[in-house]
Amino acid sequence: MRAKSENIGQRRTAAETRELIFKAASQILIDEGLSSLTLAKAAEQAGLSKGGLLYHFPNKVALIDAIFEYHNEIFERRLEQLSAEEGHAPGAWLKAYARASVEQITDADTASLYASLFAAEEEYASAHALMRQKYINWQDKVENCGLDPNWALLIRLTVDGLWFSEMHQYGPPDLNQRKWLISKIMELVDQNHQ
Amino acid sequence: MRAKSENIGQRRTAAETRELIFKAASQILIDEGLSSLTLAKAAEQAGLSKGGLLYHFPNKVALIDAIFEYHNEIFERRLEQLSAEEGHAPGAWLKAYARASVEQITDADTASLYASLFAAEEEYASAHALMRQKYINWQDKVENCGLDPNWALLIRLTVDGLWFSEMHQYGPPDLNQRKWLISKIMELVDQNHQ
DNA sequence: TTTACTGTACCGACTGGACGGTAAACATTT
DNA sequence: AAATGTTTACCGTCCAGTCGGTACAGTAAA
Repeated sequence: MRAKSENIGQRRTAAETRELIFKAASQILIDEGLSSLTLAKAAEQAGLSKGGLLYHFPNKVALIDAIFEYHNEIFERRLEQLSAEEGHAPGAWLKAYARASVEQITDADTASLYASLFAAEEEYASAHALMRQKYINWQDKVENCGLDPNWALLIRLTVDGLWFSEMHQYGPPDLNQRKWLISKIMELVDQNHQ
Repeated sequence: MRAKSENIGQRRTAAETRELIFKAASQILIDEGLSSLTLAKAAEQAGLSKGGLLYHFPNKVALIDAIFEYHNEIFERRLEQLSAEEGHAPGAWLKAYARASVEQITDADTASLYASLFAAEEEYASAHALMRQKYINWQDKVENCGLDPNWALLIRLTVDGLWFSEMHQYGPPDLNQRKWLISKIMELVDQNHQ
């Protein structure tokens, strides 16, 4: 007889606090960038002390790694959802990848967050290793989603290029161009079944 | 009567020393990454004192900005050279952009250097502004190189995606895949004249 | 005389992290 | 059900080290 909803003003569970910390740290990355993400500031933003934060994450690398895993899970959940909606036609997975990518990166806060996360990979080797493995897995799905593998790769790289361009605001497409790109990408998927 | 080759053991010009510093700083970025690029270390690697380095660059931001300009110039010079070789056929500029990009990023040291530079943009706003402007200029050339502008943009994003994938080693293509991609990119340029 | 440095001493701000302590929640025994 | 110990979650303080940047006196070639 101790439902979570009854825990008002009570102690939080570790999982709840960790999520608070993820959100706090992410907000700092969005607002101020990687170099402002210190243990003290993350703790303050999450509403606890630095010692309290270090109870949940033994050091900064562990915190960074966990943030990467947290946001990766969010992306992969959305990817699975969109993938399920696309069904099992050839290229369905690649279409879902394109939709999930565009959806995420055209949100300004998410773009800003990811720009910081990508920058963090340069300093945090373990986070970089995680992301490399993710891309290798995605590329494996790309090659085996029912399209000509070369074409599938080309389309994936186009999506990644769009992501890259939106994330850093490197001469990104305007709205009409983006619409054209997305529909052309879908068309290319349909035209290149294996 | 004072050829550069006679300046052995003599004083360097400011331009020569600045180039020494660029090369030293770049080597640190390649070998150890952004967080290891301190003023003291850059000076040491360049074979001068910290005071000497600060004589040429008043602060770290100025140094970082200059490093960006230095490498940008190298890339743009190569781009112009390849562009001249391609001639004036429709899509020539985009072909040169593709060739220059692939050529650079498939060199491991250059890829490592650029990964650090891209990470640095997150912390150094002025460097980021410079790069954004470069991409805007390139996109302008892409849109006006004699191809259908939408297709030209798509092809540019594919090239950028390939760059991104090679730079971070995110499931990059193998040699055969890369060959196919490059020839397909060239083919797409030829097929989409305006 | 100007340019291009060397070398050293220093400061002020900041950072990751170690550490000792504490109170609430939970488990176990009585 | 009361008493007792144990674990979990967290606080507050302190510290050793690093980094960018300043200041300044001196030097040697052009």
